[in-house]
Amino acid sequence: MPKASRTFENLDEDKRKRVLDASMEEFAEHGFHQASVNRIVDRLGIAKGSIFKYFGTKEGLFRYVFERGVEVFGRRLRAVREATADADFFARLRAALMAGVEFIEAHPAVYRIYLKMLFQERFPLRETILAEVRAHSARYLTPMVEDAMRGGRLRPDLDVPAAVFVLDAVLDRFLQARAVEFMDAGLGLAGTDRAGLERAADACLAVLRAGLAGMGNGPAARNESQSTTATNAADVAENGQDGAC
Amino acid sequence: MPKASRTFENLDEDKRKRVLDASMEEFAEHGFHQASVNRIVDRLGIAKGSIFKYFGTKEGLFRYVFERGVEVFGRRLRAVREATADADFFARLRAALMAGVEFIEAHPAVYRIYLKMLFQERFPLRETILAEVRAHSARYLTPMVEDAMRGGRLRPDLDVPAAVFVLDAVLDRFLQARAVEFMDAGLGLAGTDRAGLERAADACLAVLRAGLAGMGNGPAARNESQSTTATNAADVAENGQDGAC
DNA sequence: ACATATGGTGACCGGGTGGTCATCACGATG
DNA sequence: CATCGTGATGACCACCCGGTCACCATATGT
Repeated sequence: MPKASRTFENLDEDKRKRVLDASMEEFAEHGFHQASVNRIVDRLGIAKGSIFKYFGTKEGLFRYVFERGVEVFGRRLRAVREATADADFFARLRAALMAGVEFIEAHPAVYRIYLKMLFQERFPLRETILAEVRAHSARYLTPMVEDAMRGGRLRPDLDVPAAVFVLDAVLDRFLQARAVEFMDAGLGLAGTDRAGLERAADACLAVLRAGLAGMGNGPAARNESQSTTATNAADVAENGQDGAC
Repeated sequence: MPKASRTFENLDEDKRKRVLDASMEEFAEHGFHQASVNRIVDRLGIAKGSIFKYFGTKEGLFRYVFERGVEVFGRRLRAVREATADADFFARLRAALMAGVEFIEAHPAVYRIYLKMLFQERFPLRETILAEVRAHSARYLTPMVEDAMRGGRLRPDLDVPAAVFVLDAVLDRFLQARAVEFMDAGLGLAGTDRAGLERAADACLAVLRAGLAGMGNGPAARNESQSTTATNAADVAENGQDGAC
């Protein structure tokens, strides 16, 4: 068991940021086991001993670095939820989705680490983090769906857990396809610009709204989540937390 | 550059199978880099030199082992597609989904390796395999959707690429949730039995069919993919390839 | 001028890795 | 019996890893 001195907190902010950024990048690129403390210190130009003075262990370094990222992400999503509390259901979905896109653009390393953790057993904090994310997702989507059903915006006979599962699957995959070109099943999400992303998001949300077989799509297609409501919600989401991102 | 003798092909089948199974399990558990040839040969009780005589490289071993798995999977899916060629659209989806579930149950190691490869850069064959899978998925779903639209079973104004994306997302996630408990967003897919899986699949397909907001769901809800058609299609899928699986 | 404290350093350690190769065991052939 | 070919073997190699620790640089207090 190595000593866990708290020396890192006393460092000046420039150096702290440099260390965190380099470590984050290394973990994002190589996962946990394949990441190398030697490479991190080489890239930083500091001695290996320093890292172990700061964090005690490679795992300690990872915990510190990653928890930072999760903290930032949580702050952002909470802001979006609050800001769109009284908007239309699909507008809220759209806002959450675009907030996710923006977060990935701002902090690609955090998201890449998250993706690696999903399917890589033996990752420190795996159980903790993933259970947290799952709970967060359920607590985020389920009340939104239930509210919208009470408000008559969704069909009253909707199977809520199944609907939440489908929503979660599509939203998640949308972000994954943006980040990992291979997850793209035909839409060009990985390479497109913001406008293309928004068009694709609208198309997917339209499918979710009216279904594949749903007939009589007159009203469903007309008040699609576009221009007014949706853009407004996305804008509102954008200024939620500027300092942090 | 190590020699690539073809000694492995001359071995008797028992030993070949033992070697392939042990290697597959090691890669499934540890991914590629973290997998250890030492552990494989220890578990097998053979000398390390033998493995390198057979496959030349750790990467050569992986290629051989994984391509075997992909081959089996492809055979299975093609059989299902043929067997359900003239069934209802959602019944075909259901059959493909349940065939995926069965494959994962029969060959969990192959699927675990595939999941690891998705988000782990620097995996041998990553580009090749994933591009193959993506192309396969697009070629599988898109014609099914287009046929169903021509036949009037899906709304005529459906955005095909978006619909395929949504379908791909939900089907994939369904299998992932079955395999990786954390991907479960509320349905209990990871721990349930076959009947529970089928119920969940029907619920998700119902959401996909009628959408979240689709009103006038009389006909959509009534001829849901249940009992008759769906079960029939799944049965048909089951006896597609017995010898291979 | 000296003592103290604090952060920084990098050679070093034990261990595990992918990969090599001289050697062996053994059956078939002359 | 001798020769040959083929597969099996495991000690060995160079390399990299996470982690340690005795030592150094500097600034401050007295």
